[in-house]
Amino acid sequence: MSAIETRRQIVDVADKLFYEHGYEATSFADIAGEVGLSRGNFYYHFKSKDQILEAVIERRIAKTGAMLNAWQEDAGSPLDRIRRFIRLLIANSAKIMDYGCPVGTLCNELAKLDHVAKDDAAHLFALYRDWLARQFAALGRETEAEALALHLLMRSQGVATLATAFRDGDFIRREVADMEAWLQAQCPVTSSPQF
Amino acid sequence: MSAIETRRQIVDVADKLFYEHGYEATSFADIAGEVGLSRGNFYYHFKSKDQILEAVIERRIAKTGAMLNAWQEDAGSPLDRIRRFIRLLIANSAKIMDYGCPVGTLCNELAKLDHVAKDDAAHLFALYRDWLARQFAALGRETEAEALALHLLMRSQGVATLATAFRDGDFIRREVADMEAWLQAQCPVTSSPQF
DNA sequence: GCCTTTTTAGGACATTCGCCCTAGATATCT
DNA sequence: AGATATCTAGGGCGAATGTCCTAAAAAGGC
Repeated sequence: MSAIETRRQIVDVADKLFYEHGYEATSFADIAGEVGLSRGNFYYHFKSKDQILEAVIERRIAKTGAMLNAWQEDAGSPLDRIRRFIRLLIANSAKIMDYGCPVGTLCNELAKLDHVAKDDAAHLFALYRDWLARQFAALGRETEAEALALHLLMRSQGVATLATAFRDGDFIRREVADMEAWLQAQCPVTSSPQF
Repeated sequence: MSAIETRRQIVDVADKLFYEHGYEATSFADIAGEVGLSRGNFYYHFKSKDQILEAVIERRIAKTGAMLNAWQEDAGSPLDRIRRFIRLLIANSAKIMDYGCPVGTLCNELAKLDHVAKDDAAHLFALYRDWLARQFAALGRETEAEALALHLLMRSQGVATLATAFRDGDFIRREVADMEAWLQAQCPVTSSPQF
């Protein structure tokens, strides 16, 4: 197999295992075992565990950026785009109840480890923040765009954490509905001006 | 020194280290070193690392319960009591920006490890939830009390996670103000009825 | 001041960790 | 097919992990 393909497989598996069991709790052997490689061969592709983490974060950033770009291209209002973000909680609710949010839990773990890559991981949040801020700006909320984006991001994180702790899918649905209502209320109602 | 006192010290240190560096990343040696005990002696007090975790959770539950009871006894309206909870985010903002919320991050880690104690850790959330629900019920919101409690808990978790990732104290203050405004809006305005 | 109980220190255990080396297998190109 | 570059398997390194044992120190009752 080509080295590039193998490398991609390693990053794929590492991504999954880091999410499901955490970075520290995932060992070289775990990744190698799932990929079907010998432990020794690993070093040919990655010189250290930190390098795998870097590659995983890089990959997540690329995938997230691609997803947000695709959402941007899609037909639909900024409001619809934001709703799409909110509904990620529904689409991923099963995994979230098992393992939490991939971004939030990774950032938390790396913060505790005081890991060099913790800022890289936080960049994932920045991607969502900036994309959401763009949508709010397009809705005519330029000045508060970033604050509104962070607020929504904050909510999704809180929902994920509590949903994991209580394993409560109804809670997710309830809070998603509440977020959508909040979103609607943020939208200046130009169609029915009050005069 | 008495065994009880030593045990208490171990749990104290373990509590701190589990919070600051995580459960997995904290070793017997780390705890022993900080307490000033030899690693071997450890086994006299705790038969396994899981037992320390259990003791730490038990201790956190006791302390949290005591704090909430004290808040309950305090003079002040249910509204003031809820505000007191919200302002935990301000009081602990420095540690939160470094290590996140002690409850949320522990629950997340234990969920990923699929640890036996993960439900015990989630019980910490339940303490807050039930106490908050009591306050909302006292405010006349009996039917939605638990949902409102979870909503507030959710917000505090989201704020903690983002504050850690971005290390942004202003964000905490902004969201706390928003939570207090939300809280005010939840309160039926009996003093100025609309008729 | 002795004797029993409680608490301690230090080391050893098997295992796993991340990391590294090397010889051989596999693929690629001429 | 032969030569060369690429990729792999397996094992071994020292350090660290959680766990366990034992002999000595400390504490406490008589």
